Amino acid sequence: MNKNRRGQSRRHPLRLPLPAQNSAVRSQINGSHCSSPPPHCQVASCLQLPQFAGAHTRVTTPKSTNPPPAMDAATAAMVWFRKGLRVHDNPALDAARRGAVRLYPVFVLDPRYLRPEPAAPSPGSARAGVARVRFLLESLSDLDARLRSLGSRLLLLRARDDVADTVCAALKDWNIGKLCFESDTEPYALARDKKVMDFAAASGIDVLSPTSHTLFHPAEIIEKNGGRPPLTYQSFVAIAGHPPEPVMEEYSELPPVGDTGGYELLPVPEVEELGYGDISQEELSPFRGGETEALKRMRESLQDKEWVARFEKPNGDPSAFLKPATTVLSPYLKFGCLSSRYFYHCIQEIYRSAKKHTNPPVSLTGQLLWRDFFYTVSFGTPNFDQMRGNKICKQISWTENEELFLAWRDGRTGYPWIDAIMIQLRRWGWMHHLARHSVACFLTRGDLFVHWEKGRDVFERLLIDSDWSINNGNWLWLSCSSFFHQYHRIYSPISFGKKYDPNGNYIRHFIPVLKDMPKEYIYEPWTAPLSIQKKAKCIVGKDYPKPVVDHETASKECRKRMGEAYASNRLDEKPAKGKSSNSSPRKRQLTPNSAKTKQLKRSS
DNA sequence: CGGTGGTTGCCCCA
DNA sequence: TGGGGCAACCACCG
Repeated sequence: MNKNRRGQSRRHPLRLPLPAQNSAVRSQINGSHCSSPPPHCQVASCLQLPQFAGAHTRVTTPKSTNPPPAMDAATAAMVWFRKGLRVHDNPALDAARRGAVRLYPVFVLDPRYLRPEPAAPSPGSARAGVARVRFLLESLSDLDARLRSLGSRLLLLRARDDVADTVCAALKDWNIGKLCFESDTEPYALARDKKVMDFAAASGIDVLSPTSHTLFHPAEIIEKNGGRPPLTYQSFVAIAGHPPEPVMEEYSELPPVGDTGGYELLPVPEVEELGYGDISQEELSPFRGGETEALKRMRESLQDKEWVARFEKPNGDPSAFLKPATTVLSPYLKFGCLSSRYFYHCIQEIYRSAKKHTNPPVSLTGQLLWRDFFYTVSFGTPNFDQMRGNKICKQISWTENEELFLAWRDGRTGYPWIDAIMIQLRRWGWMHHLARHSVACFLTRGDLFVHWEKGRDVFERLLIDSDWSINNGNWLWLSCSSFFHQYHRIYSPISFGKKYDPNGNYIRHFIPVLKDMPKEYIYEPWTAPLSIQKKAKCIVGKDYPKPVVDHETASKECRKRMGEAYASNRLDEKPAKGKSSNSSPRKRQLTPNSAKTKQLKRSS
């Protein structure tokens, strides 16, 4: 498999056509590289907001006034890959190779991310299921092949403990003068990158950290919105405007890799070598990682222009699994195998030639804007990934019930539609968006009333497209903790799937024990007469679990609890008028006692 | 303060 | 397949 991919890559160097009318813009961008990077490539200090001070340390450009590094250092550059595992539209790679006599393309394997966790509920590390680990390794292997076709290669290092330490050591040992890496706004990444940037600053190494994972830099949007992240999609879209053009330079070659001294350079391991035990499951994720696969998949998705122009996300079929109803490009966007800006502009190109097309929020471009929306809100919201201390999150007394949670996690709730989705998650690391909605609603406000953070953790580990901002954002959404508040709209674990897949083919595929259950009962097998259960070789309570809750009564109870929680949150936010009592944080904010207050929303 | 809109609910009816 | 009722939330806007 790898050999094939590598071979193909060498024979057919990547060609990525940009729309003709973009050529003027493209040459502008290219020209601008001679002096300084294009505007969106800079993490400009003017974009930094007070609350994010420290998020980015000083970033120097090639015009830096730092003491000149040694002659060889000035010409040695490192491009540090983390996400952004691609060659196309990669401003960090582009910046690193310019003027470099030697180029060190580095990826650091993180033992804390990859180390096998035997106690985990499914094969993989504590933080990533085996499906996503494999996707990552495939992406690295493909990236290596792409770089080799350009006369370079990927330098795969293994961190002993801390990734930042490993990068810093290599910077020093290889006498690097310029370091380039894609900006990453997740909290974990910000802390890691700060460490490296501090080291670089102290060592006189130029650092360039362009924005290219998302369409926009979250800080840019937040600044445009007066210092606060826009909390509705519509306001986000209105503020965002048009994303920058992708940087689509075509390389014939990259600068050669320099001497790596005594460093052990690893080949990209196969997932079987990482010690996750027996992973020869009956079925694994059908989605292969890598830029080559990403571009192929994108082209195939965009081939049907009519489909692109008419795409409406809410109308997709969550039970379609042989041919998913969406593009399944999310894992490629997550790892940066596909550039969101390139994808966006390819869609726009199709829109231009179409008579009519759908629009955000439901359109394909709308989906990319949702991605940026959640990146922006998560960047501007402290404690975004938890309920406590999160100002945009409703405070709800979720019940602690480990038994119910485990039944949900392991796909044995007794609701075949829910269980099939959770099994698809575990095996494939991917399921349709609306399927995610079904199970997220079921776990939280719909049936089990378990904390959304518990479900978030399961998704985060198992999804091949798991993405900190988007995953947390959607769990806030589905649990009616933020963004979305119509908690009486509950997905039925029976009728929702049935309307798309009345025969239950999706269930039969992922839960083989139910494959002979007549379609009249497959969504509620506990209602099947015992004779039917026997005939289908599936006795409910023995071969397949009884439902853990009764949806009718459970959802009613959930509605009631949500109503109470919302009322309680209203009280916290707007204390009774007469009371001069102490101050919720919100109330203090609204007290007109400082100039800052003017920037805040006023409720009067 | 009141009106309106919000990517993706369910059920029933025509 | 599309509309209304159900019961009714919040954020935003004027």
